[in-house]
Amino acid sequence: MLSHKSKYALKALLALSEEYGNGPLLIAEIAARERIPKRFLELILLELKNQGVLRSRKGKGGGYVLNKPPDLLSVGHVLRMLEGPLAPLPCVSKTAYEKCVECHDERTCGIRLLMKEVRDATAAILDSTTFADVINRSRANRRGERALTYSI
Amino acid sequence: MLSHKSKYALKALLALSEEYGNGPLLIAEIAARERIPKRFLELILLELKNQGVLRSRKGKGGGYVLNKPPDLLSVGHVLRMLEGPLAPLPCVSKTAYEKCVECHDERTCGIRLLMKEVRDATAAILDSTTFADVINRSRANRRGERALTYSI
DNA sequence: ATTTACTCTATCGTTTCAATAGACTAAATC
DNA sequence: GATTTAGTCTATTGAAACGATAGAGTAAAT
Repeated sequence: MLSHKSKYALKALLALSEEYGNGPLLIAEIAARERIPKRFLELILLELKNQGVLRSRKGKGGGYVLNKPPDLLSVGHVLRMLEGPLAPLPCVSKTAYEKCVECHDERTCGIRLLMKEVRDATAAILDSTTFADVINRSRANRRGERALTYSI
Repeated sequence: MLSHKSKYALKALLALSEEYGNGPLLIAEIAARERIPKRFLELILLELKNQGVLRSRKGKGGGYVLNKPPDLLSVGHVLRMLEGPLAPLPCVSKTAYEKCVECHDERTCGIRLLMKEVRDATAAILDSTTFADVINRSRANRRGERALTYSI
């Protein structure tokens, strides 16, 4: 399960992606739009800024902006930043590999082979999906729903 | 990431699956074989017993036994028991659905659509894999390794 | 100078994690 | 039926993470 923090982060980044090119967004604006506790969101955006995902400007006309276009920012990248490795076990992580101290033989450990499958499936989805993709799929879905509604 | 508890549980169940049909296994025996802290393993096996996955017998010749054959016990079933839903967000869980309080429109939420994909991929793997499968794949892998070694 | 808005540090109550400990109880065996 | 073997149950513990909340501070426009 994702933490609330990560979920909020994804929603905030999605809002910032939708607004990309239209100048900065206020924390307060994002908090209101996505119904996220404002003070908590501040911390989250600050962390994303320190990690290089966001840029900010203080004072009037300030706010937060994506540091690069939404089609160059993958969900997997952000989640690894906030939650750590996508892998269910450290011994199958590509980005944060660690040996299981109790394991006799990693190469033939059945649990490991299975968890590697899970990791690969998860990473395939999350690393190939950018925030631009998320927006597009959401829009496609909205259109689909409307079409469905009209067709009744 | 799985907790140590879950990892230990899977390894213990794997040991019990390998021994299925050969009478009960002692906690101490499993702990030694899989290098799991014995006292911690007691708690884990007790929980698995209370959940109906294991059966135990006290006294001499006692120990733990799987409650049903390893080809009828899926990894997904066990993990849900110990870790809760496989889904990254409660709003995409099939077994423990919950609405996100802050969400405006669940049907078009892009984050949700993406996480549903992840959930489905994960569940497809873990629900279709039994402990018998894990053993078989591990054995196949061992044979493969040996063959590879010989072929050099 | 003043307002606006982000920045940083600290704190807090709760829960989970990963064990550890000890007393207890059931079941074989001798 | 005493004794050993081995699982059962409750409690505790220390550390860390979770999910905020609070307040003082600082940079940048107007």
